[in-house]
Amino acid sequence: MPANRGVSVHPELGYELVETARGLLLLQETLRAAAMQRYGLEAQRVWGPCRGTDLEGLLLRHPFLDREVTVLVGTHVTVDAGTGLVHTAPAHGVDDYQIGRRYQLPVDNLMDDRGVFLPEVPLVAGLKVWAANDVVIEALRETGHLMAHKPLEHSYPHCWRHKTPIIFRATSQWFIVMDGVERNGGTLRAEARRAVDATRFYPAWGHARLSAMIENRPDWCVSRQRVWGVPLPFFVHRETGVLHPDTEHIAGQVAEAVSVRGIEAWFSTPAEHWLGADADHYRALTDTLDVWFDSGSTHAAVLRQRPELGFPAQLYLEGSDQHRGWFQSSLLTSVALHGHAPYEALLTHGFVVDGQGRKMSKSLGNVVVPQTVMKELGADNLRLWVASTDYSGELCLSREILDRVVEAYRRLRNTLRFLLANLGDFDMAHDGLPPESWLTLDRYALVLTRQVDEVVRRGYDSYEFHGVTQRLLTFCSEDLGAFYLDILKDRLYTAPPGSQARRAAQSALWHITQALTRWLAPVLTFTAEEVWATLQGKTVEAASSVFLESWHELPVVTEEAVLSARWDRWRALREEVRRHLEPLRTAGAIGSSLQAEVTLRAGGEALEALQSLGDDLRFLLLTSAARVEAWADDIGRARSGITLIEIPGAEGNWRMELEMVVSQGHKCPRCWHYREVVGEHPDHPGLCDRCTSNLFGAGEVRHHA
RNA sequence: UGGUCCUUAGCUCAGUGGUAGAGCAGCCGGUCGAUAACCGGCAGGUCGUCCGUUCAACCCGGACAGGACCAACCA
Repeated sequence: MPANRGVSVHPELGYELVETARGLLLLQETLRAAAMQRYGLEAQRVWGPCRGTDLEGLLLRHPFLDREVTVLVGTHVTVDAGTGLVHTAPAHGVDDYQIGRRYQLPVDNLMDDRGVFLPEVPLVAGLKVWAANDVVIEALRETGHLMAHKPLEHSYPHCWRHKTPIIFRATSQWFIVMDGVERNGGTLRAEARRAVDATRFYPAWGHARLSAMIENRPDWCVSRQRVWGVPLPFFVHRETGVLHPDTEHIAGQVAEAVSVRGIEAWFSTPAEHWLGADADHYRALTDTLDVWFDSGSTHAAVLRQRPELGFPAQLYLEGSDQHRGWFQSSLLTSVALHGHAPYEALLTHGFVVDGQGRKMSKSLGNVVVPQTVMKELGADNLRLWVASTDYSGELCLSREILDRVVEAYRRLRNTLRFLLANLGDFDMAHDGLPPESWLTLDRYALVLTRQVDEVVRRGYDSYEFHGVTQRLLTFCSEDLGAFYLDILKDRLYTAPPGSQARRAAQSALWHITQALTRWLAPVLTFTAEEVWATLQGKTVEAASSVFLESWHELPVVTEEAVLSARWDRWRALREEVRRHLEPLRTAGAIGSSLQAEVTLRAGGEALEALQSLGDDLRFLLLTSAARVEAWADDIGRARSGITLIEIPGAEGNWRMELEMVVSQGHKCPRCWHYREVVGEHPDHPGLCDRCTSNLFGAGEVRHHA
């Protein structure tokens, strides 16, 4: 009230003059009833309504000061509560300040920094603002202006730290102009706009967000009334408040001194040193610089100072809240200095929230601490969680989510373990074979690996790590575990150790291991280092690091398209056959698929292709026998025990008949296939024909699987 | 209140204007030479809600709800 300079009404709302026992009251029409009830008065007569604009400029007497104030018109007036007539003190609050400017009202700063009214203020001089409240109310009561008095609780800005209500005061500030000054063919805002357009954003919507902020931001207020921080080395004239004419030069000198002697160079140097004879007429500002200016200057203080760093930076990375903060202050300072952004690209991430998408807070009890996760599950799992998450939005974190992450880790780790185990007797330099000497399945595995390689590289290049981990997981589960490695076990465990069939498999596995370990290294760093050391037959301490490597360059397979198309088909065939094996298993007829024998009947292209596989077909299907026959004339007619299957592929579906029977052979203890035992070797009567050959003869020959 | 964005199976994520996909989890089974593993099968979603555009929408437009971040307001 001591700072009151006006009363605001809404231009479009209706106002009424109400006759009461206490005289005439001006009230907003929709609020009249509530107000009268609050005052305990009856409306004896009502005039109006008139519009708010009609009241503009009316002079009102201040309730206890010898002052006339004006009725103002502003759209910030609402009818939520009160009378529709708003007390306005331009020194206290944004709305009041702005409307005060429009009407050129004086801004009365009647309160000092401690919240105490200045000595010259009538009625409340020397009182703290809270104590003054009672005095003001009492004064209103005494002069007969108090209509009602009721304590009211409503949300009001509070100090985030002390939780005490904040008093708004109008204060002089320093601004960096966004639109007023042109140079290089544009204002700071225009240049900033161009710099935003020249920046790459991850994710792309960051562009819209930063653009909008540049568009909407007001002039940059860079002064803060704080005792710590970087000082604004400004001197203002004691009478006029005008900046010293030599400010730019002085600021340069101060900066120079501070860079040599530290911040004390400013605080401990008397004004005479900077201003000479002018010192008596000027006072030094005590304001500090906006802290965003500090952090926004890292491109000057760090990037441009350290020889190992470049400017502009390839990437600035921060939480999405920094569009308003660091990203923007860095942009504006750099644009002002150099005309371009201090970064080539911006990457932002969201914030960690719980499983339900709620922000973590102590009161909700849903906080998951990274340190705890590290301690319990290890850094690799924590990183894997981050890398599995689409961090462009919120990052959900909960017990269940971590459980899933650990499952994924186990899968990746186990795959590596299998690969390492099967490379134990393999030395690429001595035992390695070129892809031309591999079986077609091995070459196909290489093709699959190359496909993953492409996805992984692209994913890392664009910082989309969750795509990478997702793909690597399916690679390990589907391509390797459920397909390639599943088939490969027979060859790895039963072919002669140094045979071409086995060395070919190991050569492919070697390339896969090389690629996989490097793909995983950025995420599973410890695990990858262990794998890398194991591959060298050394301890992690003695071995060279995987982080000294680049991506593995996989060999190129000739006629990749043909090979790939053919094996896509075989893979589909395998899945189809295994699915149809399931009823036999459920019926208890077989356990392992090796207990089954399969006959496929087809014609034309399909028949030729199947025949080309030869005996390798049974290794593909993981059955003990797989026969191929040309279809008879009655093909396609339902017969018991025979299923018609369709195998999709690039050249269209292939139809074939599938017949499955339980093998009548005996299980070979070495290769587990069920065979008519040949027993050529007297010492090993139980061994099957090919095991005997592999052990004592020329060894089996394989071309495809 | 304004700005930017998110919402697809229990979880993490794909996805295309035209019958919804994967991995993991779940259930059932197999195997026992990746075993604090491995393999197979099955089940599971009115693609946040509502309204439009369209012959046809998870995919386009609008509104709403919930959530995240930023900025503001609270007489």
